[in-house]
Amino acid sequence: MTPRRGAVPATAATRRRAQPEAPAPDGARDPEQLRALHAALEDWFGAEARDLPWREHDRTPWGVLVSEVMLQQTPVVRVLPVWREWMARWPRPADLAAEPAGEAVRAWGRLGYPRRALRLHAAATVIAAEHDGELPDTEEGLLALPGVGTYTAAAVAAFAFGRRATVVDTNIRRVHARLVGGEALPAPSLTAAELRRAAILLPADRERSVVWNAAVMELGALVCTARSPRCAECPVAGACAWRAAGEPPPTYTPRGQAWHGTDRQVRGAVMAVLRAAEQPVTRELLDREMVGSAGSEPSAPGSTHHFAEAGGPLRDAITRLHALGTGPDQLERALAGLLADGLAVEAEGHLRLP
DNA sequence: GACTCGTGGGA
DNA sequence: TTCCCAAGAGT
Repeated sequence: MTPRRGAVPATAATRRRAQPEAPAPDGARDPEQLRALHAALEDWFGAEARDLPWREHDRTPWGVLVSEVMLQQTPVVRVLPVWREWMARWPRPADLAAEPAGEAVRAWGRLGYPRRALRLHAAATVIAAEHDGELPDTEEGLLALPGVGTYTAAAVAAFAFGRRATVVDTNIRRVHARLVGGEALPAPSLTAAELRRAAILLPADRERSVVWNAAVMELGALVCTARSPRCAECPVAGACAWRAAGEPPPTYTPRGQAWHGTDRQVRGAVMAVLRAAEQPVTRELLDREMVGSAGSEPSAPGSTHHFAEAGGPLRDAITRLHALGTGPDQLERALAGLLADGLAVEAEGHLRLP
């Protein structure tokens, strides 16, 4: 292994190098250099970390799990109010498990990917029934819970139970890709090489590993962002392989997810109606009001049928679904998908949350 | 591996 | 306005 330059002052000799020596892409570095990275991010995190409620001293493992699931593909600012409502209403897993799954879906609000709410309810049920109401405190145990994958299991093990776990999320992947890999962005999907690299970079000390995981994630969220990173504010910019390489552009262009006209958009609109509805919604109303009538006015909820008492939110949700101009086949597919996923149940011609 | 699955805010 | 993308998981 070639000795690598640490955080030495820029002497004439080091300055004379044509190219700064790139760190090994697998993350292998001089132990001293690694310690310097750990210390730098530890200090930065201590000074700049956001005050998030699931990081408070009075946090519970359950609260950490709920936050991690809510944060899957959803920004912090949108999660905050919903997380607070959940914790106030369901402070323990058994509290949530005691209610119908539909209540979790309704309280999920507009966070998106409502299956997460369903799985959180399922996880709470398992925790209450099989774990005496306490979260498993190992990655393996957590991984067995519905909706908990490799990332969430590692994150809860680390942040709720103080375990040394290799946490790899989209932020950490990006920071590692730049800082160590010298690339603008990580690969489209998580690779085994990234996991090995993350394991190598993780501090051996348990307590420091927990801070490191949180710090790298926080750096990715606040400084080393996907678009226009704030390198001037970065505590480890001097050690960044991507900067040393002249900030080469991404080698691929991410494929955006289609949205307009997709089944997904229809599912979302139907779910918004079911969340807003106080009573089960007739399937007949969906068929009549929401299919193939773009450009026409939806029947005013309240004029001729059982939405006589429809309030603003329900009216808005119906209007939005109507505006999609969904065809019969697409509505059928969307409903079938929701029923198959358990996000909706149908009985006696009515649709409602589970 | 490739797909699917919501939502809203900022660039 | 359009596009990008945010603490992924399950099939």
